[in-house]
Amino acid sequence: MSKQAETTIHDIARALNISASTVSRALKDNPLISEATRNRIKTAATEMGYRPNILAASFRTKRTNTIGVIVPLINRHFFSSVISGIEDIAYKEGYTVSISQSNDNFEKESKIAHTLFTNRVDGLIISISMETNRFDHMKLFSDRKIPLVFFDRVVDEIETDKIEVDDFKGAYVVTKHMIGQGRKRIAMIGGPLNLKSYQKRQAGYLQALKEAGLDHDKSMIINNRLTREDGTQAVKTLMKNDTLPDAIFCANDTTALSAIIYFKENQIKVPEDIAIVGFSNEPFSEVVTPSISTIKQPGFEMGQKAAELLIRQINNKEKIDKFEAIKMPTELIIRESSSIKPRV
Amino acid sequence: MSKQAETTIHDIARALNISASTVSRALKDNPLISEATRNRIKTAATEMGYRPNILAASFRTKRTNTIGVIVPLINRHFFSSVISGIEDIAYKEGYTVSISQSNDNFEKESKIAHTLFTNRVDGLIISISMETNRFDHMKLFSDRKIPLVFFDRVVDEIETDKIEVDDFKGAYVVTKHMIGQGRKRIAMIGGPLNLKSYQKRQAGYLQALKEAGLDHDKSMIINNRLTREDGTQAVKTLMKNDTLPDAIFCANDTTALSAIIYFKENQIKVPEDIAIVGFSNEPFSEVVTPSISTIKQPGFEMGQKAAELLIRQINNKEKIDKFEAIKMPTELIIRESSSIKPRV
DNA sequence: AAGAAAAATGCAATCGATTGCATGAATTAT
DNA sequence: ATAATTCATGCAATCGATTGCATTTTTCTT
Repeated sequence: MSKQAETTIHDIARALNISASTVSRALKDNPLISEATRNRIKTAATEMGYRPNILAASFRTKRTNTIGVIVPLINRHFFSSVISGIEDIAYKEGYTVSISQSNDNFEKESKIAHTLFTNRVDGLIISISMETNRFDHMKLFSDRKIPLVFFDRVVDEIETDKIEVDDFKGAYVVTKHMIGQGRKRIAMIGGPLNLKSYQKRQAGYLQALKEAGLDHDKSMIINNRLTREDGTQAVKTLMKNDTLPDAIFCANDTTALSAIIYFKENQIKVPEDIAIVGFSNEPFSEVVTPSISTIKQPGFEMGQKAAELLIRQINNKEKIDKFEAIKMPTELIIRESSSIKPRV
Repeated sequence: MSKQAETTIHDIARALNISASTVSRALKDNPLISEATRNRIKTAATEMGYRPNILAASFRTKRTNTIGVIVPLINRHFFSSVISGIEDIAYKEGYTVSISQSNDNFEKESKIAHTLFTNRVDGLIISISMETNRFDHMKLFSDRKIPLVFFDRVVDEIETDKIEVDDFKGAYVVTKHMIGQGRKRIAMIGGPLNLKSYQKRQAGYLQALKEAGLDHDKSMIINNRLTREDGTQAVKTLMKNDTLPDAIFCANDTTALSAIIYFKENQIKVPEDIAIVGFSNEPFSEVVTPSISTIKQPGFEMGQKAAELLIRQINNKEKIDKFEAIKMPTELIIRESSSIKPRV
């Protein structure tokens, strides 16, 4: 009764008294097959409740039509925007997207990469974890010319398509903005320097200071993993300095939030006493009081671009000699936490 | 040169002058194979850089070792917690997790479900979209006894394992809390009533009102899709009523935020003039001013449980006669937006 | 030591779709 | 009308791992 036997192309072939190859071709709209038989076959297929066995096809063709995506945390607004962008393109092109999160943990990232590799995804889009400074798990892909695209946190050591935000310029603009508001002692809470994007943010900050002729003694820069707790710690440390800062550039919104909350608790006025700017435009940065000035990154567009580049690689296997290195523009969003005359 | 020929079990068999079946069994730690040969085989496999062809295996065994997950938005804290919980268990059990988001859109949800079905995931964990009120795409799974688990937004019409938050009790407790604070005219912003969880929240709210002998004329309840804009609209409408509310129970934190912001802009004091409570404990609810009282849902644990139930179904194919219907406890978190004496 | 039981290995079919090559059918050119 | 093309279809091998059953080898009994 419930034999549940799935219909195969052979069943269709038998029913129509033709060969399985013809059925296969017809279902794939292969022009070799006449329109008449193609229609007969398609009708029969629907009637018989045929569903292609993707596993068999993948096995045979060695393509899975699946794109792997690894991000540090799907929970972050920026990353989930990127994912939406990837999905947008991938779905249109008939790819399935398999998303995983590394939790900014190298071991997990590596394990996921191996799994995706073993599962033979057609390509991988990744923003590496904060801890990652070995790249064997990426070479797994690049060595075998499996399509690979880095975004946001890219890897210099591996040659492939890369999409970054213009971190340098973003940080530079932020710092100039604070300088323009008359701030003289601008501190920074930065991320781990093994990641290029955090290096760049730091460099942009330093460049702006330098151009303005402001000094930046080392005690005004603190690098950590940019969690809420890290942020609070960093602010405390900064406020123990001999020369107190009158502004802080935070390399993400989370630590900017830490600062806001810390100062609120300690009756220090933001932005009057100290200006704060973040990076990434997390949704909360708009709704806290004071709202946080920040840098907006075009996540969705980056995702789209990443998917496009990856699919280009997939379609041109072995024929790509020149990879793209794209820098996406950022946008400074000025909110209450850094404007002398706060806007309501 | 770069023939790139992947080594197969046959290559190993040839090299060791044994049969492919033995190799296959040895690599799977089948006890039929003696330890000696098993070791020989495993060593050879490593030396020859063998990697199993999962596609071939999946094809043969009809199992993909992949779990599909569909959520409305990966971006929401609750859902990403659930996903982390699912991953936690799934990885330990050797499953890959394939995550997709429906964007609360029925068409997309349906399309994703079909894709996962065609890709033959071993099972599906889903929280349905706000728009979903037809379930053909779910019957696709349930009819063929493909393991299926609903969480959070479950479907009554389909018999399978279900994990819910105790929405009724959560809403009941919230409402009692506001009543306890002396509120008399408690309004509600609710979600679409085709979803059971929103029905339950509404019922819990009504029950608490009833027990307290408070009336609730219909104009004090507004149902919508609970976006930021919906929330603002709803608050505006509520404030045009003849009898103004002195408290609002919002069915999610997003609309609670809308209310907070609206009142702030209109110089109405929260909680003094009006109390606000949300639902879900989104991260921002802790950091806005005033911070938002809300209901905390055990997302991670729900995800773990969902994965456990799904894997149980996978392992007991066709032998499950009784499904679980789990209700997870919630916790009321009282913050500034609803406490008469705000705590700092 | 011979037979029985247990352990280890091999044989060969199978999963379902794809595809290069061969063959048959229909159409066109001469 | 016949040969030459073009168009449609079929044959059969193939992808790599798995597994029921058969066979061989080893170990154990008595």
